[in-house]
Amino acid sequence: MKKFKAHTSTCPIVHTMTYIGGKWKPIILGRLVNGAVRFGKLAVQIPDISRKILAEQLKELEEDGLIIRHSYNEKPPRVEYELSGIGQTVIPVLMAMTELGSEMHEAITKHKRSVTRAH
Amino acid sequence: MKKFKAHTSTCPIVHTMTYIGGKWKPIILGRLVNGAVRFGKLAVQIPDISRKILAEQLKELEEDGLIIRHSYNEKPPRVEYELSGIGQTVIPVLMAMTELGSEMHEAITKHKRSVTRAH
DNA sequence: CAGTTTTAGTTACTTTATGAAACTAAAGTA
DNA sequence: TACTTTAGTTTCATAAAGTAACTAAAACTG
Repeated sequence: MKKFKAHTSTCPIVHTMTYIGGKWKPIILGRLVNGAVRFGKLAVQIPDISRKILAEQLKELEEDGLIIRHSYNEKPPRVEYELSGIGQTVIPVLMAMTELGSEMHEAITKHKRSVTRAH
Repeated sequence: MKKFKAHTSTCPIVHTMTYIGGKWKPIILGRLVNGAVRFGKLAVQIPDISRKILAEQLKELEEDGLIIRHSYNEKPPRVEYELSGIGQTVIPVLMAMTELGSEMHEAITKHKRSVTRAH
């Protein structure tokens, strides 16, 4: 996703999308709501994300200050990610998305069936 | 954005992202909260979106049943888009994003300045 | 009447993002 | 010695988003 020009915009939703608009970011953040999680565990818990994209998105989230990366100097490596203070301000959005998800998925599935039938 | 495999997922946030995860979709929906808006007005109000992408995203939103397209048979054409019932269920997410936006933008700007100074 | 304006798109082409698969380092274990 | 474990990285392929120019058809302008 090409970066928005957040500084030139006055629309708050554009700002939000600038920071959590990546395809996987809300899903990653959602996994961190209950505490720190290791890289490998995120890769397993999030269906269909590739390790490359996971690593990229985590790096962006860290650079924006939404998450904190804890690297323990061990071999094999152990790295944990957790929400920062800024990251926690996103929780209301994540909750709203969580509440919406199943409900909307059902409604849209039904809608599409009816449209198909009406052909 | 490659489509999620919504049907194979049980994570509600994945479902939400399936339908409103497109880069511009929350921004478009946010413009429709206060009533129907014409295509051209959306193009003007949303900074930096191209007409091609706008048209594409509107078509997807319509196919998913989030918005309704009203085409008046006039020349030059007049087309309005408005939120459907399903689309209105997204409003809480849009509100949360709106509340978060400016606040988070400020916090992240400050965060990035402090990181830069600490080099 | 020829030429301009208006609107909601579309078309062809370029640039970014995202994805899949294989690969790496370094210590612990069999 | 060979195998396992972990957090990535690298290379190459595909999909999404962006740019600019173009279209149709009626109404308006001179």
